[in-house]
Amino acid sequence: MEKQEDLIDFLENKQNYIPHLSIDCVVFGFHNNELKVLLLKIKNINTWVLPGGFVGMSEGIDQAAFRILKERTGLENIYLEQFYTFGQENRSKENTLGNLLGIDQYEAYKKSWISKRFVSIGYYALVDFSKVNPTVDDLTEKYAWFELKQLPCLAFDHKDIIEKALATLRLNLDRKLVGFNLLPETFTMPELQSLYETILDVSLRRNNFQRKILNMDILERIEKLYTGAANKAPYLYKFKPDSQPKFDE
Amino acid sequence: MEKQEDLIDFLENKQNYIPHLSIDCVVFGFHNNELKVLLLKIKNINTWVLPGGFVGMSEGIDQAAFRILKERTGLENIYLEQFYTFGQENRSKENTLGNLLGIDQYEAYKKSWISKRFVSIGYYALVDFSKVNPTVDDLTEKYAWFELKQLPCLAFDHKDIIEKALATLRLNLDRKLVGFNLLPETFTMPELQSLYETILDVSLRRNNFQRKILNMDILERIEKLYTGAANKAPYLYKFKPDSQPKFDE
DNA sequence: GCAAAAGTGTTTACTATACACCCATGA
DNA sequence: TCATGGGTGTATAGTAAACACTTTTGC
Repeated sequence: MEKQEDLIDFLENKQNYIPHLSIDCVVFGFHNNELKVLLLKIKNINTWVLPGGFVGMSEGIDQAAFRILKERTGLENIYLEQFYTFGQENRSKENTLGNLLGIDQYEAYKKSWISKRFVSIGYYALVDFSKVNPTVDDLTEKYAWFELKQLPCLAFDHKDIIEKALATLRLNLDRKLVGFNLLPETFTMPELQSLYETILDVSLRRNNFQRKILNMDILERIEKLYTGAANKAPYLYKFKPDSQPKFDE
Repeated sequence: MEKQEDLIDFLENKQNYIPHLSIDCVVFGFHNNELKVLLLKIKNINTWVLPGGFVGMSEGIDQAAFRILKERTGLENIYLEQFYTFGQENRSKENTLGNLLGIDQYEAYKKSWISKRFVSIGYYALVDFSKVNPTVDDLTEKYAWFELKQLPCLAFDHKDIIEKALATLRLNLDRKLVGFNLLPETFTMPELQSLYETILDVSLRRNNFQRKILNMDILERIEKLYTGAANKAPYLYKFKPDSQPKFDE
């Protein structure tokens, strides 16, 4: 949304979105041994939201999620998975968008589809932190990464959504090997271990972790990575090109 | 829906449901060592559907799912869990309700909210087979239990929904101990084992299975069950009153 | 040579599986 | 007393955790 007319078109649902249905994306990134989530700040007020959007009338929900993520964060070709749908009756009653924007007394808003109750489909995305460069739009002012234990003031039930996304991520970490999507193409074993330790919030043994991962037979060892530190240089690894993990469902 | 006027009200969305959004329930039951799913037959045509419905404008989706299940099958107080939301653009294009009912050429239908594209939230229910006594409504003619490997002709993408529900059930069988919801209040160990074997489609060892389950420390052994068969009578078990399984999420 | 961090090997404990046996029941 | 199916105990294999040690790197 670039201009004011676009906002009016949006309020009148000219683009023809499915009413009462939204999509929210929990974008996880890993940086400085911390698991972070990408949030957007609403203009003028101290409230943050998940990057979200709506489903076009002739658009599949998965496609909508990909489009929304691209529009609102510039991200493309990333790991994205639906994890839960949030539909409590009062989930957006307290903090409607109009309330947050201070426009809920205007007739145009009150009549608009956007002021109504919404059911939201949750997706979580795993991205290589170093490749992210989000953009902002008319409603939002800036973006930022937040550590999961230090979330800011969030709108609607977005805190619940983040927590459910994290629970799903934990469950899928081993089962679907999704964790690798949070790392660059090549990475060291200590990096991977730190990722696991952060997500699962446990500490693991170096040797046992390495054996476990290598026994999966999905990694290829490349050259060493010389960091300049006064210690042994760790090996770099990358995914074996032919080894797409096989899911039994 | 009892009368014709109700059908018209329904087509005009007088009850004010959220448009484009539906709920489908996959009801699992266990009988004769077979895992079965409850389906409803549409009047006059050889097509079956999952018990489903819509979400009231001021109703949470979980409440809606419970209400729908009660309305369409008479079932109450049962285990019900959301597992996935289905929103492919063409999921109900081929076999719209109007098409199936042969009313899609009527203006009243074409203008109706019901003829449009729908996103459907999937729930699965686990019921004690012996306690089920579904009722039918205006649109449906009868109900029946189907073995999962012998499903009839299904409308929309309901076959996909059933398969995804089964995959979720398998994942949750051990993790959330949901399987017990498919059995009566008291049951024998061979019965429970048969349930596991059927759902997971594997064969397990009697002794090891018994040890595994009893080690969970969630069952209480009651008296023996004399069946009249020429063999040792199995013990009956029931859930320990205080032992609600603890989920780590 | 030393500290720091990575890598490797070995032992131990635990758990899941396989095997063998015993018990109750009704014909 | 025999066949049938249920219950229990024990050995074995396989895996995960713990412990100990070696290697590499820059100062």
